Amino acid sequence: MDKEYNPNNIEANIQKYWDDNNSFVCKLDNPSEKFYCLSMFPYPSGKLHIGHVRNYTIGDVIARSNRMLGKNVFQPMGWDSFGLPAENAAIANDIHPSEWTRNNIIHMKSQLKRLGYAYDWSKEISTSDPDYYKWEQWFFLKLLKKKLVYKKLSEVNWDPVDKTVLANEQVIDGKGWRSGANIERREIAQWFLKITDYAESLLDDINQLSDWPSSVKMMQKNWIGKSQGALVKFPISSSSDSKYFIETYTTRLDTICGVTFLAVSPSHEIVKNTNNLSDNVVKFIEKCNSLKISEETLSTITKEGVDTGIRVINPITKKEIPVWVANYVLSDYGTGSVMSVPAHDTRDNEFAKKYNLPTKKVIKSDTDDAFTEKGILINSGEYDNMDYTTATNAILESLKKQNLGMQKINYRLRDWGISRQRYWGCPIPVFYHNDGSVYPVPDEDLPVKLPEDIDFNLDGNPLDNHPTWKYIKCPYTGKDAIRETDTFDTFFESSWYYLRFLSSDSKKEIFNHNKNHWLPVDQYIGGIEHAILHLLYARFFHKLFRDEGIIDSDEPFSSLLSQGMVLKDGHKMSKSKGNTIDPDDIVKKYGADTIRLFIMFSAPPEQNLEWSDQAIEGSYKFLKRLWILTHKIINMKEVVTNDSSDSNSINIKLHMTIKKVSNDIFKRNNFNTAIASIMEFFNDLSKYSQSNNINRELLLSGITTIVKMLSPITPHITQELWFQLGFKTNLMDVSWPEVDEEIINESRKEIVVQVNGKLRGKISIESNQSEDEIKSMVESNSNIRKYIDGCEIINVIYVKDRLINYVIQNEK
RNA sequence: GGCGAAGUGGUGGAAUUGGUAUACACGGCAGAUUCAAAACCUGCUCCUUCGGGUUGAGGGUUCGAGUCCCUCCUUCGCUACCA
Repeated sequence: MDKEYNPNNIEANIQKYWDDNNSFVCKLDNPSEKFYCLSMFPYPSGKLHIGHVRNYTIGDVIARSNRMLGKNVFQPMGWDSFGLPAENAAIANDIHPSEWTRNNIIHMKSQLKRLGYAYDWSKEISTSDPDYYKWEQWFFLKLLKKKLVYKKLSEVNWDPVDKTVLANEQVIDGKGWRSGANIERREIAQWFLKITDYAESLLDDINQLSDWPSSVKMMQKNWIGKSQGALVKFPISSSSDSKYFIETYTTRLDTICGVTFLAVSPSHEIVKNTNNLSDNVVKFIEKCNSLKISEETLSTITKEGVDTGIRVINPITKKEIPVWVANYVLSDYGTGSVMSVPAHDTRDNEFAKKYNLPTKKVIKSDTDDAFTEKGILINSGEYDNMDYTTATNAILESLKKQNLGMQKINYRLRDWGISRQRYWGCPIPVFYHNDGSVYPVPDEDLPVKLPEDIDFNLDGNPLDNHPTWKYIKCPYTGKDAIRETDTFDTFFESSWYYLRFLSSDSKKEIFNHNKNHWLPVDQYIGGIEHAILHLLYARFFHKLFRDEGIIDSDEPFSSLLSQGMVLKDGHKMSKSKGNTIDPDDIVKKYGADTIRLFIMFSAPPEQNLEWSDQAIEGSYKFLKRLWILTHKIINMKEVVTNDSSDSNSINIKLHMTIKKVSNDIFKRNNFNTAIASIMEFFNDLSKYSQSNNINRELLLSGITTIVKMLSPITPHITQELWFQLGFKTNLMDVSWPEVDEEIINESRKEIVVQVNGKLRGKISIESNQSEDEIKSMVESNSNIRKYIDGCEIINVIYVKDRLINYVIQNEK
């Protein structure tokens, strides 16, 4: 037995013990209560970063502690292994994406093992593995059959020099990151998934997610963005043909008489289809086309626009108004055009002021700024004096009669564009005949595998450039055909991996229906940055699988924990800032238990965590003290039994600590305060061990309880100490300690005495003393009397086991 | 721009349901130990005119506000092709 705490030896031995005993393998058909604990699988970028360590430590602590409650815990791990960085590495380092990815996985897996995470590696999956993406292709074809997939033109960032489509993050200040060329927007035909068909159910079922953070639910609700409004047609006045009009969507039909112009997006049909636009307008549209396709960019630029010269008729007032093209109008929200009411919309107001467009007030208010609330109508002819609802209904009636409007529920959510013009992704399993008609690859020909021999030195999509891969014979007709060369968005793979973990070995089916009771996932843990996209897509896929009869539940994740980021000096760690921390260095120096303890102790999981090289020493020091005290207790030969009051208060503290730690871990996910209470009790126990009257049994019971409660957090040192305390079992399978509530209830309580809300003293009371008894104790206490004497007591507020507050007048 | 968070000592943070603000740590200071140092151990550590004051700023509700409400400031995440 080592005298000193030597984490590297201990951790290697304990990890070998776990390996030898297959400690992490989950028998999925075991009948005891299941607990599916899932941490978001990583993109194999090369090395684990500290954010991974945080994510996975939180998940592992939850998995291990629930196992101690007797649950059958399944905690798998895998790799989100398709994606852009592999292609970048291929170009930069002349290494094949599959090789780069494979190497990264090998390295990162060894790092995860070194950190002691209890993953069931027998169920490991890699999304770039054809065994995985085969099923994704299979499922896509089901959706195609159901007409939940379609193709349409959509804008991308185009790099005219590299002749390639760029991701938003690859466009820096409007220029391609590699070529430096000004990017252009370009429309290309792409595949879309009809997520909007599920908008209503994705919105409704948020109500089922009682154990999700409300912030995440709120963000999803707002992202889906359901609104009740109306479609309104504005006929074009220069055209006598009633077929020509501009359609707008509005939620404020009551303000229609205040519309002073229409604003359309630069890619609106009306702009595309009008031939005689002035140079001015054409130039403006060209300028807009050099902006990248992100909402963020579009909404933060200076608002600009030009008059197109086109005029339309307001269907209610019959007045003619101009049509402007404006850079802030989104082409894919609503109809891509806005009826602008400068008097009652902030953005329209700004724009009108800038270009001296008229403002017409139609809702009664005192302000000259944009008044955006609902109110009573004015300047609206026959609709004057109506309120919002009455006016909206009346105006809608008039529009309906003219065939120029209808009620409409609109969603901000758009269909999901899943096409990527990239190599390192899952091939979309369709092909085309020469006439452009689309055919699914037959199920028996799946998977459509990526070719290995690929040239990254050519411009454009490497898959499209491959000399032979895309040329095939149609399996139905034998005619010449061409494969789809787009691959899936990588969010596609991560939308269903949680389900595949349960049937990862099956070559016959995507999901074994006998595993249905394992869904939904009981606890999902991952970064807050995934609050919208990944989590919404996974929820969407779950419903698609349900409607395909593959699974039975409505939602994939019953409980969600969104952990915050790890910061250094208040900033996100990044290579460019040079403020990264390599977890390997920390593990080498202090061991896995120390980094796990530090990460769990330094902040609650949902908050950002500030990294500190100094503070980690403290965690190491604590483990050293734990090691030393445990050995001291083990080596105490004499049993000095003494019923001192010290022993009594240690025993009370022991049970109060178990209660608090259990509540913090299982109910609150506040591991930092759980650790703080363990430390507090440890400090008390340590002091007690140095006193004259000690009870060895109590010390043993105290330290054993500490070892158990720390074991999910620092599993190596605790297992080693467990052995040294004389136990032969696997600590992972030992039951969580139990609280003796009676010991806590019978202890004395300290309550606070306040006078007018100010702290004036403290008294110690028995557990069952009445309010009157407490009052007389307070009023006979001379230290407190001096604040009350000679004053009129107006009220006394007593909060059980907490405080008593005297409200007095004529305070001295 | 929109949506969602966060802001408490020198630092990370605690205060769970509106009830003792600063638990538990880090750092610092002093002591003990040592030939000396490291390690370990013990104590102290918000400000103060000693009445009191203090939770990003300013208002409000309440017997009582870090916590609830209003206005504002700063930082962070997401914003549909980073994952």
